[in-house]
Amino acid sequence: MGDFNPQDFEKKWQKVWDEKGIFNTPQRSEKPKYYNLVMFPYPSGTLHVGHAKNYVIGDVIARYKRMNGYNVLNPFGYDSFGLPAENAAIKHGNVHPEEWTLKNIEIIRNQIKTLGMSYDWNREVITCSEEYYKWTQWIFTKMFEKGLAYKKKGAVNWCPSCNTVLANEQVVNGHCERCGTEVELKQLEQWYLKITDYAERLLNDIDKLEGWPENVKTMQRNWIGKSRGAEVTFAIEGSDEKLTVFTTRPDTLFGVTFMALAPESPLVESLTKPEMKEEVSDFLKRISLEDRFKRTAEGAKKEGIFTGSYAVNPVNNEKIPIYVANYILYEYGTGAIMAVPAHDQRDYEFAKEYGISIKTVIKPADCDPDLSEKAYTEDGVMVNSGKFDGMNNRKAIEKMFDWLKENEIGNETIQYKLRDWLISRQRYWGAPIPIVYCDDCGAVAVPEEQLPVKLPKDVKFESTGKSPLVDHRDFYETTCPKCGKKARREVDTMDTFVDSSWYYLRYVNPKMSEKPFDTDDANYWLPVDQYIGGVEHAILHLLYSRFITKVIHDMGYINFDEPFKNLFTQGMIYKDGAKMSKSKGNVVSPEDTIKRYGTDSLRTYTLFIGPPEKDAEWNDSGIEGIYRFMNRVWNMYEKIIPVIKDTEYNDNIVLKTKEEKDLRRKLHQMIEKITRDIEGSFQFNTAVSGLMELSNELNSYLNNVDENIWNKELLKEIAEKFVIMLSPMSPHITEELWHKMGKDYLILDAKWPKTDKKALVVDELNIVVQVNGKVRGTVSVSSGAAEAEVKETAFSDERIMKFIKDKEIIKIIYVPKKLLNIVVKG
RNA sequence: GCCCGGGUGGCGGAACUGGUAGACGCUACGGACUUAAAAUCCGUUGGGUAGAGAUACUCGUGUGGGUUCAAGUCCCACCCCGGGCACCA
Repeated sequence: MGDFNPQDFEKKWQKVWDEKGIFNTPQRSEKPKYYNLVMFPYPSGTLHVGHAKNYVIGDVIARYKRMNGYNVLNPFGYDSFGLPAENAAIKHGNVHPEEWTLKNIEIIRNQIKTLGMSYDWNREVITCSEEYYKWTQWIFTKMFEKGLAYKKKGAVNWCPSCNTVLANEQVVNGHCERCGTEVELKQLEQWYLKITDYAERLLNDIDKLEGWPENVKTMQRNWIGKSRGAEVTFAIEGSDEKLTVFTTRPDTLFGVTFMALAPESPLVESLTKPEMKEEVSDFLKRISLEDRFKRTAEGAKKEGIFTGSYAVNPVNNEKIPIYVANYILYEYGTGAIMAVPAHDQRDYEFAKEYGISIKTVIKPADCDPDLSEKAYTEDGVMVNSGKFDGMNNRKAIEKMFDWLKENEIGNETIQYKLRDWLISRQRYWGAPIPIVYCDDCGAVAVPEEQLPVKLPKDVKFESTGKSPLVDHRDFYETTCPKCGKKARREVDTMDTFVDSSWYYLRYVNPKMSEKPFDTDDANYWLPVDQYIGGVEHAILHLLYSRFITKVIHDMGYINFDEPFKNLFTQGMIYKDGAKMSKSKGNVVSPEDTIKRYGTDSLRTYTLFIGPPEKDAEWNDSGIEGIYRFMNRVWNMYEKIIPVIKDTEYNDNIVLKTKEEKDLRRKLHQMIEKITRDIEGSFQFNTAVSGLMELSNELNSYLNNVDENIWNKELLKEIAEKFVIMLSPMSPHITEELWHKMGKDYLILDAKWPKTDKKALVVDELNIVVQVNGKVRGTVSVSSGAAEAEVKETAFSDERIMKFIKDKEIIKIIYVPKKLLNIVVKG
């Protein structure tokens, strides 16, 4: 058979799989469908072994499901619009983003192919291709028709380094999610998708996502941020204007001692009294120079200024001063609050700073609240609150909703933290927003027959980062699709998260030219049975995809409204304690690794490195260990194959010796374990160790039992089932060994083995014997032994008797087939 | 501050519903093979005490308490690490 040399056969089998088109999935099949999906990459250069982890996990599942009789759809593609391509064009002068991107795709495709992935390459999807972004634009126009895409002016996040606006989700602690630059606020007119219309459903349907990790679901719930509360309207003294606030704590209404407006609120202008104009405008000026993220961060100093106006508290007609305060968010609620310093820490700090009175309306059951240092935010009993006095405050909240309504003071409402999704990007390398501005007709969507709105190729990139579309006459000069008059095209492109929010649908009909996908086909294949990717997309991509799926569902194109049934988020691979990156120089390349150890070792080590959902440190001697394992397997088969070639076996193999029984039991224990590890919990690390255990046992059988009395049937059974179980992880070596055993079909078409329960039966059991809970020995009894027999055996064992004699036996606990605990005294 | 994870040998990590802690792999050490080395193979590898030795005893899963015949696993309090949210009224 020769030495183990993965280079001798890995390429060979990849070619065979490719030529046979074995991974090309039929649209329909007798078999049940299984849609297995890995998050597609942004083609920014070359992949490292950290990226590979995602694909390896996905491939194990795909191959495993296939061997279990499923028609598996396992596609791959590229999220290929985006800034790096454009930045490369700016940096390197003449490279067009498309050229740069396609070149990278080429590199990555080849890398992926050397990893032996079982993708259906006929379904490859490239989001920057005209065939794809035509349909991204189409989705936009459909949403525009429904009023789900709209343009509005407002404060937006601007990244000065990326030279574009960002969605809320793309701002992390006031910094650009991509490049880390501090984000600025700008007033701009931009396109939005109305994700807030779906807030309630996006929240509720999280409960349907049983196959999603809890942490991701929690993150999404927090991000949507639903609060139930009341809108309460306050009259303004000496004015017809009203001031409406949102509160989740209507029980504290009697404790309001001031009102506060966000500095951006237009009410500031109208409510400021002439004598306060100068001071207020000085304050606003100062605030506007401050960084908004710092200003509104928790722990920032509370600052504000009195407007001179007073509101009237509708519950008790008290006169309440109105302030402008830096801690009020204009975007949330009504941009104004009622402040209850006694029971809200933020209001408390503000009141202390400006000497505003603090009025207790909730107190602990048996004493007064201590308000000397902080607000009392616990529950308690209502006081100073008219007819609500004496009531538990939680109860009072419920009563208050009704009372406000009856007296026409306010209403129960719901607020969300989620904001609409800003999708305009002032960049070139994205799908153009398919809108034309006409002086007469306004913003008009480009009709389907004129899609795609193509990106012009003859563009020059400026070092300022300004989009070349802005000055590209041939692009922006157009005619109105409605009236035919001269009109101007929108020059902004879409956020690339729009591209990736529907790609899983395109895989179903990747080449269809008349529609984005076929409804029947989509309903057949989706939702995705297993989605695999990084946690970093917990909110962004996964929330957007859920939203777009619901929109497309509501339009009647699909019959499901959640895209991903099961989600698995894998951990990252680190090297030298840091994420792999070119700049840190700690990248482990798959090519070098494959050259040295082969693809199978790379794949299997990636799985063996630790629990797949956790981050792990790449260790060169770890992969050495896997390589040694591969070698041992190879050498074992070299011994076995000539012996078993002409042997047949079935489940009734005659086992003559204890060694044979033990060995077959080990095999079936491992079938049970490995199946459970893969199917139930994605514990590939323990699945691999199970295979190692099995190979160790087999090896010692081969070494310790004379070759003349080897049980050939048993060896054949193990030889076959072992490679089948190893094949999802190490498809090449197993394919090679499979054929060396004389098989005339691919191992991928083999059936996953089933546990033979009778192989698991043991004749002799080792029962642990404890005295007072401490292990003092084990006794061996026949598997059918009753409690009495176990006791008898234990008591006749002198090592155990040593601890019992001369002592009073209090009780004996017997756990069948496992353990005997003798409790003694004295 | 709040919400999730998680703390187990020299290291990565095992341990099903409480029932022999440390599977599997790495490292290190010892041995075999070799002129030598690499590779390979065999053995040892949580700490302590006793013993020449097989072995015996004892302590051990972040810390302190508790429940239980029995706790890495359950309960209470605390410490540390990772992640998410964070003035959302």
